[in-house]
Amino acid sequence: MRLSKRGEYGLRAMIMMAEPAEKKGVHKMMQIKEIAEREEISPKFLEQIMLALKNAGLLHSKMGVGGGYYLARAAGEITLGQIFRVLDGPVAPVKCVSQMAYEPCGCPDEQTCGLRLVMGDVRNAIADILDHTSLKDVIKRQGAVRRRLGLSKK
Amino acid sequence: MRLSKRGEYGLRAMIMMAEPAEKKGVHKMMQIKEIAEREEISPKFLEQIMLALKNAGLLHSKMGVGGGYYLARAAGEITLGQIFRVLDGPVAPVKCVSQMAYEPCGCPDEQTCGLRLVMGDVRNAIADILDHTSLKDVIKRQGAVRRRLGLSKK
DNA sequence: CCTAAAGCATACTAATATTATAGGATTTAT
DNA sequence: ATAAATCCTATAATATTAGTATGCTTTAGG
Repeated sequence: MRLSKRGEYGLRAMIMMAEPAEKKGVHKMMQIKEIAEREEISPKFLEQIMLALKNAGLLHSKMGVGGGYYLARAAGEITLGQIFRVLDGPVAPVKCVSQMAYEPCGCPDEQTCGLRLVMGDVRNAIADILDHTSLKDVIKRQGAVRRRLGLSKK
Repeated sequence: MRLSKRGEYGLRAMIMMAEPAEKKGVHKMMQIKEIAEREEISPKFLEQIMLALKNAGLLHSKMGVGGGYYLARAAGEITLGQIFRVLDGPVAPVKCVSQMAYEPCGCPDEQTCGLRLVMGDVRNAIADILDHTSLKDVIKRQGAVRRRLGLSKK
């Protein structure tokens, strides 16, 4: 049940972009170089990830000097589930309970397969969280923790 | 977020063993050969899986002619979470929210990392399901579905 | 218009993990 | 003694992951 590095980096990048997007407007741009430095990850690897997010319609970009990426929609309108699926594929632990990529998984009787029933619950539990958590929610939550710890960013 | 074949086969085998265990007593034995045939999986692969479950204390075995495996405890006392962890490792999507295998995951500030907070929720949601679903629960649920569909096993 | 800075796109590689397969050792009922 | 079963470990084949490399395209600014 692991999140790939690809997914992790992509989610981190999107969360990082959401903060300025909320404060300074959605069109506030960020560059790969900057994000990669702050997260200490390979800029080239991140480039691929950002490109995938862009081609999936979650990011927009501007080419050329002074270019960069910005969120395609308000931070409240982009969920972690959307990002996750672009980078790591379906949320479901087994294909036979996947909404976005169903395939039979070879149990003798799928309808009454106990494992499938439970894994369906797991899928729903994960999807419930990821699909109902927007980038804005994450930012708010980070802020709440900071305040609670008295680290309130100055 | 995928369940490995190892995990899938192991969970299926344990669920399959739980039914006779409930009906005929925990010591009802089953052999690898039989399980592998019914699930249409490689007996040799299953052998490794069963051995792991045995070494983890979830199964007991009897060697030699007429031997086989049986549940180490009543079906109500073995959870899917226990089985899953033996075969697929920690439930957590990222190591920094793992209960059984914590490791820092390299965010600048772990305490206030938004991704970590959400992934913690995901971990808990998955663990809640798997740790509170016993083999007996699965059997009961399968039975309920069968009855509802009028397939009540005769 | 030239150049440098940025994204775009794809191919490739190295490392790791997964899914088995193989082969023998050990135990036990008959 | 034999055959049937588990035990145990090594190995192979394949797939996935994570990261590199290379060149192309677009654009701001001198």
